[in-house]
Amino acid sequence: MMRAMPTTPRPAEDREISRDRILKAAAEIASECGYEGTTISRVTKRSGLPASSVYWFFRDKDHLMAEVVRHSFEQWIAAQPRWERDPRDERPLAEGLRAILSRSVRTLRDAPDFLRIGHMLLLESREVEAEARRYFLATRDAVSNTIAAWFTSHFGTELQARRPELGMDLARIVVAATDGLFLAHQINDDDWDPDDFVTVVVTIVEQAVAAA
Amino acid sequence: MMRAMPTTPRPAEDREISRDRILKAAAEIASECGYEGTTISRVTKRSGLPASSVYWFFRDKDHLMAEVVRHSFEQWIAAQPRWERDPRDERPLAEGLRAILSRSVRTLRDAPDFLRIGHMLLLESREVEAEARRYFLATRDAVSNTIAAWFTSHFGTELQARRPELGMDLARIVVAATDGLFLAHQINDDDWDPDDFVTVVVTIVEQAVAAA
DNA sequence: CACTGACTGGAGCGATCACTACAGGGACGT
DNA sequence: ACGTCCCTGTAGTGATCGCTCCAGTCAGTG
Repeated sequence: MMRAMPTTPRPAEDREISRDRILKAAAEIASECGYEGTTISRVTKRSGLPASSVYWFFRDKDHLMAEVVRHSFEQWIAAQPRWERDPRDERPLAEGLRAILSRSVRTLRDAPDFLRIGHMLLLESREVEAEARRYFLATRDAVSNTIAAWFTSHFGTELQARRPELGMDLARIVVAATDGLFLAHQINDDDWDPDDFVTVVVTIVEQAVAAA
Repeated sequence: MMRAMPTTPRPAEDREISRDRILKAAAEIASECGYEGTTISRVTKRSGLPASSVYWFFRDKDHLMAEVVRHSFEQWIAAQPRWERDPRDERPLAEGLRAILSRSVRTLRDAPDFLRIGHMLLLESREVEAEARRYFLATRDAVSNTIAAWFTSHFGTELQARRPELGMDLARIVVAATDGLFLAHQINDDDWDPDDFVTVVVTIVEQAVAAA
């Protein structure tokens, strides 16, 4: 529980952030207990706000969960490095990739809620939480496309024409490898050195580009 | 619901497989709905057996879930290729790895319950289902060790002495990559060609061994 | 035929689920 | 001072949760 339930009414400055406190508590619980394990009772206990406040801000549990995914994504994307390429940047692909990835993997430890919740929604195949699940998938696709575009921007026009799908293939490898690293982190934080991970991914990409 | 609840008592041959029917139903539900979503009510509906039968075979929900993990693992491991090396096998490491992996990835589509449930237990960090979770982690470790031993058996004594951890590092890469492929499969079956995956993993391993 | 042991069917326990109704209380504009 | 609006606190809804109890029903045994 973040804070004891006060008997006196909450002051004004607290009220303004009540919605955020509910979202934060729900995100933590969802990342620990999954969708069905996120009960309103648990949210009220951790947020210190009553159930009536939860239902004041959110229509029902489904909408709360959808907002949790959206909110935790915003925090996650804010911590992510930009997959944008400065046209003046003349560094080789491998060097730029290493720079972005080593910043990216560090966010796995700091803001894991979004990925944890998202992965749970992927694994659970019920249709109930369709809204939250669809939002996560759309976000994931957007990230893949951004990474693919970043790769393609490094290719010459000849390679782009001959292997138009190469950028997306590489993006898929990066995403899948990040998923694997993230899962390993959930088991044991020290199980795998993130720098080793970056080296492995850069090596794959270099090989694939050289082969094409 | 697999079968209508009969008003007349069940014949003997059905009784003998009641435990398996409960396990099968629970595994399906757990793989769709997660740990908290696997309710006794859902299990009784899908298995066609009453709650009293569930509690006749299993002490409580935790033990049921632990048995589900153990049972689904047995089915999964039966479909897995053997990570054993015939000492007379003189094929290069890459060729043997490719043969094993291409059989291994094909099991992802056929018997996904074990991995789905296991990944959910990894993500959910509650202490409640400690037994099922611990069993999955132990199994995972055992598989990693087997793969690591397979790699090490391909190394010369000089390399084994100089880089004793190399086999385990490579095993971790294989496991993490498989996790990533599995997750991609959950989103879209046709998203990624398993043969591409095998090629990528073999390439990483070849690179890493060559560097060492 | 009686007896036993392995299940099943059904009723029901207290706790908790998602959710609602409603009476306020504090910060505001007037 | 007064009313309005936003939000909180409390009490409670019916449904479902995990789980228990126990009579009843079968196959097998003697």
